[in-house]
Amino acid sequence: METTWAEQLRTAGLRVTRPRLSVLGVLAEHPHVDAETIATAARTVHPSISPQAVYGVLKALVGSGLARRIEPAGGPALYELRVGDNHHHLVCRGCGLIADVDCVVGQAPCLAPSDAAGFAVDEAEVVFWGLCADCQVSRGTNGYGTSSAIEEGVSA
Amino acid sequence: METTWAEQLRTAGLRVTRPRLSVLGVLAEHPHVDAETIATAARTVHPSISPQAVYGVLKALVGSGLARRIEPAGGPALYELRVGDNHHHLVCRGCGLIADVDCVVGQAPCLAPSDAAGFAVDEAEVVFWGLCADCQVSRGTNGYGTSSAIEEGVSA
DNA sequence: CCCGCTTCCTTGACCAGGTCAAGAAAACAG
DNA sequence: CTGTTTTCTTGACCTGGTCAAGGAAGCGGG
Repeated sequence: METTWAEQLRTAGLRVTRPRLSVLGVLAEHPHVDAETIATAARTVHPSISPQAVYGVLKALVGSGLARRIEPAGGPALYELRVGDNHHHLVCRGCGLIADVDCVVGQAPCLAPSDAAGFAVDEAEVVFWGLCADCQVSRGTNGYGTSSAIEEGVSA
Repeated sequence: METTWAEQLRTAGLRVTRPRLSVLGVLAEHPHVDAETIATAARTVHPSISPQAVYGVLKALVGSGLARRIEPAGGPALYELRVGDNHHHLVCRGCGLIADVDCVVGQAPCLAPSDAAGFAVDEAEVVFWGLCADCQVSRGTNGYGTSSAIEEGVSA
């Protein structure tokens, strides 16, 4: 896994830099994180990295297809390395936990609207809202969005 | 149509005020608008309305179920009066135009994830991304998100 | 191994969308 | 009409994020 990040960057036409490797490392460990959490985590490996560098790196990664950006309503944007498989997300209303869900159909758009109203649809973005197992148990005790709660992703 | 807004507000336990009626009027004319556009449009009817009043009114309307808030990635939140039918949205990547799409299944959640990972899912939010008819023709000439382009909704 | 060009990171200003709090004004019950 | 409660106005403030200028680092050629 670690053998290829540098190569992937180069293949994408990007230079291999410490900030980029740090961010990729964080993303590999934490499936769905926001920019600020990435910055904090990356700083354990590369203390001098600036928040703006993280934004820049993420933009470069998303732009070159190495990462994907998702923006759940009511929260900051999250980033993930899993790209190209058109998967969807489960979001917990209680704690903000995000889990991946495989798409039933493998290709985008995985769904077709009943009436496209003249649109040429290229992607169907699906977000399932609900409560994760933990929040179903401890209902009401959990605040929203302490980013530490978002760190663990449940792979579908 | 206009006969019932006051009643709907009262039924919801809200007082009937000029700002609220103005905002409802704007929402009835423009199916999917952001808060700022609502404020501007409402000002033609109620010139002294403040932006914060609009936020307050919208929050009250959403909280009482009279309006729905949608937050397409990369743009401000939009509001609509069509509630309770679990419909979805088509968003144009070119001009930001939004159109409603009826849900194939009438009830929420209209979709079930293939593997819910322990989540209790109560809603499936679907956003179809693509290009509207106009933007398919004039590709590349259109900027993104001049809010005047968002005013007209295409009912599915 | 070093040089130079290009890309990238750092620093800092700035912006949009939105929330919070205090006091004034308006709605409604009596 | 009056009092109480809700709501609106005004203004400060916050988060998440972008933009721009200059210095530093990557990397290809010698």
